[in-house]
Amino acid sequence: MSNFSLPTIEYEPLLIEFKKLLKKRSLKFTIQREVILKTLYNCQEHLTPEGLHDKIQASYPELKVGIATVYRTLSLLEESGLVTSLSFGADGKKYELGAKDHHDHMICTECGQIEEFFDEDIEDRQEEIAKKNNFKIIDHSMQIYGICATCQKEN
Amino acid sequence: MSNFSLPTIEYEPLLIEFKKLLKKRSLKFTIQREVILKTLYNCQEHLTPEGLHDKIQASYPELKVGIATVYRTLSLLEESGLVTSLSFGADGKKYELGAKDHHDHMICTECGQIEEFFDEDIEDRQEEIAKKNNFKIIDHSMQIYGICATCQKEN
DNA sequence: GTCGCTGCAAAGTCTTTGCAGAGAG
DNA sequence: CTCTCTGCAAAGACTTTGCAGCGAC
Repeated sequence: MSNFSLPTIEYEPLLIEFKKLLKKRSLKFTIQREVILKTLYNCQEHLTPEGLHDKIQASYPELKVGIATVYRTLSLLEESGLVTSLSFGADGKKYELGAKDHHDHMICTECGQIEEFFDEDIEDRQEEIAKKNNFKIIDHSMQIYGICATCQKEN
Repeated sequence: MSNFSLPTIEYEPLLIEFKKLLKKRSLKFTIQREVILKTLYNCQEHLTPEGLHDKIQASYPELKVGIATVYRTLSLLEESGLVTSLSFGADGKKYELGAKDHHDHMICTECGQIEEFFDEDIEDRQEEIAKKNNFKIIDHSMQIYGICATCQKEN
């Protein structure tokens, strides 16, 4: 599947943007914050706070990053628009890097795998609907639930 | 806004369906289960388990319905397809009667109000996308986030 | 140095579970 | 009568907060 949207920016510019953002709000650039951003960047999956925490522990065993810091940083990143949170299904909130092109999600109910896609027609139609209803659109998201190609084969 | 979809069936048939369903699973028809279903039916809003519980307490002060029973019954109803759960935003899970026509949601980020809409073009397009990706579609949902007409006026 | 940040543990939410008595079939 | 339900309270899962010492600037 070639729909998966890779981050559209390199890590360096992302990091710079993050630092700029911190400065603007008189917040400090710390190793924990960098590690969290970097791990999110390197990971194509949609991660839960705990999943992210585990991944960090695995990649940087010498560094102690508390789960509370992961939550705090994710909130910060989400507020700033650098990451987006998804809350499908029962698995709780998942996060993904927001510095990608806009896209929607196709979620496999068998294996939990999330695939991304983008469709211009749907985007346009959403704009129209909002306009028609006098609704000032800020964001939108769409999910298709079903069984992915892989799981269909397995059954 | 005339988009809001009223339940497409009357209460009686719904109740009968519920009873049938209980019988099939050798479960019992209790006053608590009926009250929960009825309250959901009478309420146009999308309710959280706690909101539903409050509403029941207000409508049936003489009847003690525990919050645990509300959770248990909502799970049962959801499993059976009689209600659907939504989990947008931070407000936790909300439930709505599933016995309505399919529709999507427009959520106001100011007041939390949820409006419903339906668009044939988007529905069709979703089918196409799923087919194109070899994805066996089971369900889908779409949300538009923004500021509703009322909140726009207030600012 | 100052002031924000961090890890830890404690406190909150929201949801689920265990249990003994109540009630439907 | 039997076997499921219910309310209650306790336990769980997930997230947030308070605090004292640490570290960026």
